[in-house]
Amino acid sequence: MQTKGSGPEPTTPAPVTLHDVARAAGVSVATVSYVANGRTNVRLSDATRLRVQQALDDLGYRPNALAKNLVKGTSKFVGLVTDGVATTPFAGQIIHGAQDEAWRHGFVLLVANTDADPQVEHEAIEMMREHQVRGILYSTWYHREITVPPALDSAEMVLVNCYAPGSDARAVVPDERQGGRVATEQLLEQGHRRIAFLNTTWESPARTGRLAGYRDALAAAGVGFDPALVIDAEPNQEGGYAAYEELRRLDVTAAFCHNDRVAMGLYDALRVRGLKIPTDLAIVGFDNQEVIAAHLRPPLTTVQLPHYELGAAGVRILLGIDPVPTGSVSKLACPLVPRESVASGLAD
Amino acid sequence: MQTKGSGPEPTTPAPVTLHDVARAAGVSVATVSYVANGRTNVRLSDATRLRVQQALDDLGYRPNALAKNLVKGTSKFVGLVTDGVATTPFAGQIIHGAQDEAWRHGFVLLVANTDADPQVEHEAIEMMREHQVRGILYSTWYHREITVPPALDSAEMVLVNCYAPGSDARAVVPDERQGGRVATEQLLEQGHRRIAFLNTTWESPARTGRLAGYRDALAAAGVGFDPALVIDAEPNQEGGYAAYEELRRLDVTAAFCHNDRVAMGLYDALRVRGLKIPTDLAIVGFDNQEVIAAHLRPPLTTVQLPHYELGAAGVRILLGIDPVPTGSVSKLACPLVPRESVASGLAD
DNA sequence: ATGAAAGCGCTAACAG
DNA sequence: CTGTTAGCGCTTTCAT
Repeated sequence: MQTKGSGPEPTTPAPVTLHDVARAAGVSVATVSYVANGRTNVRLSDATRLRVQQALDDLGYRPNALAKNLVKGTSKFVGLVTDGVATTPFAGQIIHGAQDEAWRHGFVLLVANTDADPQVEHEAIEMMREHQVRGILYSTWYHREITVPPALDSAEMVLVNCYAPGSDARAVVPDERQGGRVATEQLLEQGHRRIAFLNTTWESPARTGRLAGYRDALAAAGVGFDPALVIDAEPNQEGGYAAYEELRRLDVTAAFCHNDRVAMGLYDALRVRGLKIPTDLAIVGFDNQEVIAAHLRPPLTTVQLPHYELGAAGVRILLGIDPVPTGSVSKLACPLVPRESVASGLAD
Repeated sequence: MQTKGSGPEPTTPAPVTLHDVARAAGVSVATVSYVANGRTNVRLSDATRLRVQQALDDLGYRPNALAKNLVKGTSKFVGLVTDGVATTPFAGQIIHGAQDEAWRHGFVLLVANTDADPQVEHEAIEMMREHQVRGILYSTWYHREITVPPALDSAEMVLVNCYAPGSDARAVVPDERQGGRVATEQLLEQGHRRIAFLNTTWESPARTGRLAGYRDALAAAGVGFDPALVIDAEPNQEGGYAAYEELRRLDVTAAFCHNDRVAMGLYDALRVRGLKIPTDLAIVGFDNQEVIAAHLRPPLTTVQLPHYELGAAGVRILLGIDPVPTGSVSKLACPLVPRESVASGLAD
């Protein structure tokens, strides 16, 4: 309220309403509403239309979205509840993709980070529903199986970067298998035949999917699968560094690492031995973690998780723009990001 | 609507309203409103209170936040418009901090990534205002000077990770100078006296602030400032690697790097020469970019940018929880994250 | 102790 | 062509 009170009133100035404009233009609120919304199916004289528009501009009218949504019964909100994508370096792209796509369709993104706390998760979802969100994106910071939180029952929603086997929820996840395949193919194309795979020790879709892709590529190239070439490694620098001990005894010319961090550790191990990449060993990573991959020496060829697209696709499915059947889980391709850790000429 | 219509109605089931509950409990909506909001200052018989509560639970009543906010005239939204914090690895913590803090006070976070496009920025702000946000946080992905977008005029807002010299906007930024000081002190405490500073070439508060901090620490320790020890380096791995050429001629025992990436490059340069950290050279970085700092060999001692706190503090200022005067720019401390790239015993 | 009623700002029939 | 009116779901005096 902009009374002349001397108190420091930090509230926003004057919310000018349809009513104000109507009075100023000497017309009814309905008329103002029409021109404010640019409705052409209503017939208005150019004269009034102009006069109203003038008043609209003069007073600096801004519609109250709350009121608008109330009457329409549905808001322009899309909720995103995450267990920590905001916390994670590259998974933040899920937010980015969701926000961009939502925006593109006139929707605003409501985000809630739950840090995987079921209580917070529950409240976040309730609250979004109270705000009449059009739907909710439920996402995880790494690709995994989940069980849909009860609060999401009978809510319009789609799972992002996770999936729930039992449920009929629609989901969108990265295509780990295709990613594993494209990584391996890259090595195969350079003539490598004995390719080690430093797989993660964590049970996950990434672990099984990428392995399957690795085998797909091998099979397609007519190269036999040798289980001995699959090495368990902790999914971080230390894991990659340690794995070298095992890898050296394998007589391989290339290694496909579960992620960029493992690759980074492997780089270290090779450097200590004075070995060169890609001549002594060609390497491909996974994740395309910018800060690592693009700046390792040599820059790391890797595969990218489609986080941005995951968020965007989730919104598209939610809004019904990409129609997919109930229970479907869409897999998004993981593109190869070629750099210099795999020779461009024939290796070996 | 759950009519028996055969069409696929993906809309949420049945929005049960106050009215529904009132009828079910045989009371008026006012009464229901009272108990739904747990108002104790209104006197209601325990009997009705219980009966209404029962109906509330039975029907699974969920208030419509839109309607609630409409009548109260203000929403429970806080907007966050960023030029790309969602895009950046660690700056995503600004979102996280803002979201957590907003949540703590019953507010929801509306995010909009503008990718620094003024047009998008304008629309994002307008739209947030239409949604009657309580206030807007305007943030940048790296600490810098900005000019406040006109759309923000006369809006409740605070600048996060950026500041606008001319304006009377409140801002909250990292204390670069203190960060530079604490980093240098760490080296000084270990007995180092000739400490190189690999400063960034980018003109920025980080560049000038950290240098000032470096000098502060030197002065406090009675060590003379030698301009020759300040080396320009591109703020990435390549910059750190290249800077070694200059650094080797300097006869220093330690180096303070503008950021972790530069430190990473420097690690590489040292390794190539067979030099050891911290014995041959002690190193401290800046940013605490987890994926690098914690996993370098040895792990990197660094200074952390308080992104999470920046977001949280921004919200607190916005909501008036942390009262600060108009035009003030609060500086948040950058804590030291000690690891192993600085010896624990006396070096040199 | 409880209910009726007046809006919040806006949209959408329905009248004229 | 334009104005009147009835709500959207909820809060809040003011009666009773």
